Amino acid sequence: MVTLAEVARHAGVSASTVSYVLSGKRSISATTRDRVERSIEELGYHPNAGARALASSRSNIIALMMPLRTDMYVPVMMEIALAVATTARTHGYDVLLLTGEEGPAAVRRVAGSGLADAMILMDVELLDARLPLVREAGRPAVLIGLPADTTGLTCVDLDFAATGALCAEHLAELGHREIAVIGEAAAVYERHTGFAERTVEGLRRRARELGLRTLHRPCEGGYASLAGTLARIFGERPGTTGLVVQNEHAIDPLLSLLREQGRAVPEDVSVVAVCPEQVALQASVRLTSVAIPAQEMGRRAVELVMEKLEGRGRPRSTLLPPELTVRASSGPPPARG
Amino acid sequence: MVTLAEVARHAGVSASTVSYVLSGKRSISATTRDRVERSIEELGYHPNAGARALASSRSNIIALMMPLRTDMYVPVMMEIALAVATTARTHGYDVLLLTGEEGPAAVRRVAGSGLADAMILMDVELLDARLPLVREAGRPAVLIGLPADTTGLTCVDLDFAATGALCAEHLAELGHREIAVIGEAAAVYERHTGFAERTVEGLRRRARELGLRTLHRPCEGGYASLAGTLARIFGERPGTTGLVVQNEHAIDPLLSLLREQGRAVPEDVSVVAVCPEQVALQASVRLTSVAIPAQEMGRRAVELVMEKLEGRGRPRSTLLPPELTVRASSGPPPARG
DNA sequence: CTGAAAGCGCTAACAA
DNA sequence: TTGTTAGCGCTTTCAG
Repeated sequence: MVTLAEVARHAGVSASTVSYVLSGKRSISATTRDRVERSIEELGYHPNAGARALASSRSNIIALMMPLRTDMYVPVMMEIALAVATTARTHGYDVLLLTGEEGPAAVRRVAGSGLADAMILMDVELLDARLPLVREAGRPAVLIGLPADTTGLTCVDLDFAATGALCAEHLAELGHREIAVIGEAAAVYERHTGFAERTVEGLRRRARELGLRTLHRPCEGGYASLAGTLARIFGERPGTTGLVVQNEHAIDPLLSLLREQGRAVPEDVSVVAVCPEQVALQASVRLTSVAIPAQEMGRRAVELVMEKLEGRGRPRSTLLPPELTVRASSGPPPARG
Repeated sequence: MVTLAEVARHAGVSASTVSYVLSGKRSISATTRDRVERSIEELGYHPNAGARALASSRSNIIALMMPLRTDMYVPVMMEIALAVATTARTHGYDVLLLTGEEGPAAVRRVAGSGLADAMILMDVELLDARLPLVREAGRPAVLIGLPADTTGLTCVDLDFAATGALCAEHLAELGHREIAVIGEAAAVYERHTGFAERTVEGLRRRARELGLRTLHRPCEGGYASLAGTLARIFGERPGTTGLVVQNEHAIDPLLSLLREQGRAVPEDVSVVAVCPEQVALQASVRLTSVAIPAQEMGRRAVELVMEKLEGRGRPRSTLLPPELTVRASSGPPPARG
């Protein structure tokens, strides 16, 4: 294994010079730099990560804690994770993948050992068991999701309350008066994951202001479950003309079932989805939707982590503004009677 | 920050004793061990990862290289990754997440710096650009997927040739004579990802033996694309009564379109899918399918890595045997005429 | 602009 | 069963 000392000898300079060439932390004459770089190249030198971490007390690693949930939509999680990983690389950091398996203790282990310089937590719940540990970990952390108490924390999330409101507004403007929300699985609400509840609250509040009647039904996703949900919705509120879906597993079944029931979209029922763009575009009807900006969230989280690692940046929450794109699934309600 | 030396002082023993209590690499009297463990507890000691890595030249980290492809089915990738992470933890290892972004050079960087002790590569292509680097990296590696030349390499994969054969057999036994394969996106074949081609080859070979006619059509997934694919299949081979789908994005559209076209499943057309169990179960018809054992693949990969890290275990490929589960989507073909 | 040298915290011989 | 100690390879003062 090639060491820095060997590079130094080969280039006829001191170890510190090689180190500084690598880090750029002090000015080096062009000739020296050239010589060192050539030696590095020739010898195929790679700085040892462990030695670096020990000497500098920085590992250049960010821990990413993912949940192990089965009820979250996987592609979004994945897109966030990949965005985190690639963005981190552009800042010279690698990403350590932690699953929820280990529980909150993982926070302590990774922070305490200095394995990671900072951490990003995904799928944060309103009262997340990891938060106390994060606060006392003494390492920069960024949450993806919004807990109940954000004091001292930095969070990134889509503004789901505004998202719900936006959906209500869009349907109201089109002239709808009765709308229903097909939500996430019941477990998601019970766990108080925040985003799902915020969407519904935002939608309800705005709907009230606009004089819309609303109904909210959680849904497991899949055909069987959705058939039941749909039946109950139209059973309780036959006048429903607008549906807001926040559940990726419900979208395909929803469109299929509506078609089978002879309800045309958007002539008889308008559908607005809260989902990733790709899902909205690949459905059998191009869906009017509010996009979930997964990549943006991952990217932002890393950038906030970097700010903290560099000493700039204090706790603050970033709520990304929702954007609604009108496509083929929404339109005016059918004429009354 | 609490160091091993402080623990030693606090417990009234030497540093090496603390180290050995931690590693269990030599016998310690019960009393000493107790004292040390109590000190560790009281002081809240966590061994420093960098120092450990430097002194032992082992980071206890496994690198996991994921692709950035958009045409692979994400939940499978994710399931593998999570299985890798949790299994690694049970062996005391953490997982570093590398995306394809950095290209093959990531292999060199991670191996050369000693950041990871071993690596697992996902989505390996027949002629994968990372393989030369893996071979010369001098670190244990396990591939998920099967390249063209496996000499000196350890691979894990579902036996896709046998999978294809199994699908052909099932349909043949039911009495079908003309079957079609709805495959992955064309790009997947062009890239020579192996698994997709192997399935079709295995299916074709067995079909020939059984006297079945076959047709294979790649498909992008989504409604529009699938409608075209389906039209071409039934246009060229009106007698087709069995469909094998190896494309998760095609499943929902396929079932919807068949229904709309008045082709009943399985009365008019049998459908056999190659997909994760969950997908087979959540479709509008419970699908006869060969499962993609994502978790098992992740778990196996880690176990093979561990064997190598412990010195046991030479290069060898593990092909997991496919299992076909008969559900509601396959049955005898309609009576002729 | 460059060098010398003191650690960083831990592991693993080597001794006892 | 336990202690002593020499590094592991790099960063970063402190000197020059």
